[in-house]
Amino acid sequence: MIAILEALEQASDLAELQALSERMRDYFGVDHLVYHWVSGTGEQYGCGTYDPAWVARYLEKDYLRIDPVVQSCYQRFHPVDWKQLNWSGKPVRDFQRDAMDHGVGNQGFTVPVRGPSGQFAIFTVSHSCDDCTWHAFIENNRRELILAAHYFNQKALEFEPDRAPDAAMHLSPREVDAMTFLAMGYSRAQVADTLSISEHTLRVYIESARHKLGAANTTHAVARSLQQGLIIV
Amino acid sequence: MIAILEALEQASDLAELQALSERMRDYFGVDHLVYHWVSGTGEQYGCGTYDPAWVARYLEKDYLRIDPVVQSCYQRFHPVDWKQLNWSGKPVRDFQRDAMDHGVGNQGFTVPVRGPSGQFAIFTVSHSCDDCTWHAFIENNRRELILAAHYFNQKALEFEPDRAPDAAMHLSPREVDAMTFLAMGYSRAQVADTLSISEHTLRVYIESARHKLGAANTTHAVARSLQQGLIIV
DNA sequence: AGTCACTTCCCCCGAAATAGCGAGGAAGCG
DNA sequence: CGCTTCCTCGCTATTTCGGGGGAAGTGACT
Repeated sequence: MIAILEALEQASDLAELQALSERMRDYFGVDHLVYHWVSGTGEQYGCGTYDPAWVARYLEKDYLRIDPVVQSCYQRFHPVDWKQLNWSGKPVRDFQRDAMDHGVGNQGFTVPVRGPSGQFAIFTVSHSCDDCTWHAFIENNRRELILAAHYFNQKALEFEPDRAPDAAMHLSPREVDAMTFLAMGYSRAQVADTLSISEHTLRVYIESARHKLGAANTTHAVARSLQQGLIIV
Repeated sequence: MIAILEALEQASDLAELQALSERMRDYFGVDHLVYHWVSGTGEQYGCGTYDPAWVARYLEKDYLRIDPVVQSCYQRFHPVDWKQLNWSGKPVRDFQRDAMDHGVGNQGFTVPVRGPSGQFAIFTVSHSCDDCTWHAFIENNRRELILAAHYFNQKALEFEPDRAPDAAMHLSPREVDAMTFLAMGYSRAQVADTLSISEHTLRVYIESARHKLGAANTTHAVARSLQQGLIIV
């Protein structure tokens, strides 16, 4: 396992990630192993051993917004065993049947991982077996699966194009103040009052932040500030 | 190490976390080990082996917004060795001197961890030794430190009061659509157009979402939707 | 069979935010 | 000592948003 993690640290392109995902699948002895991530700007990438037809269908149908695994992982920190999830609801059952038909497997374990700037990824192993066997497998491999998720994400972030230049993004202290209070629900007048400056001045900061962030309006600017981790509310 | 991680999984209060942080410090053989987290709503908590006077001073001075370790970790995924950071700038040097005076140590290694709803935590080990010794220590213990950070955060999230009941929060599909497009910078008119509904209808969704989220205005509602992971932009 | 949540549409009007100009002073960096 | 960035304040017009009323159809769950 350590050898695989060290190989992951050395990987230099997506093809290597793909190869390592297959190698890791064999190491764990499961049907599938998938690492899938969404950048802060919405692009999706992934590598793993799912049927390419299933991956295409997943993207095409925008299953990301239905998949209970994703929905659940997006709101929790703990890794999740698929059996714990709520699979009720018509669209969800349709999705589940579709997944089964594409050989995803009846058991699964997914680790959510979060990076800066709203980056979010999931690392999944799935398999076909009975509940008891699966439970034992998870208990024995939980720590290694968490580490694997971490190392996959670490490498994936290096591959994202607009990650390094993004570091240049910077808001001035006053701009941060403005965005922070706006994110807390203050009106412009309230923010200006809180910061003890005129509302006109405040507007300059908001405008300035908007331009820096390439945002269309204040709401957008606040949303981007949050997503990019520029403000700590 | 595994014994400590398993004890972490069983911990039931902050005092146990504190005890385990001391036990883990002894395991690693470092001067200090600290886990510090900021909830999505801005409260700060922590446990670890720093001098309480330093912790108090850190909070009082709002060093969170100056500390280059925090600032850097907030924008990256990789753990960071303090030596890699940029310690220039007057406020930063003042902070650094202040930290030294409180016995923090000249070497440090910090792992950032992110949870849902904008939760953010750092796990730090610090020590006083030469660069070479420290580098070797980090190389040997990197994986265990990452796992430790993960397990600390896993437990910390359980202690947060409004974390579990929050799962009840739910936006309707249309409300999610509205919040999503607003977060993308669309104006009300554009969102209404995109969803092919009248702007009046859209307003009903925004109002509805605002009330559910307890938000003061649209910007606040979008900010909360993002923080709580209710929308995936 | 009734309640409840969701979706869709309409009216009005005052308050708030946005967009386009402008300028001067303080602080930090090379 | 300039240069840049940041902070501060001003004006006006237009657009957007917020809050207050309504009403009606669908589906789900009880």
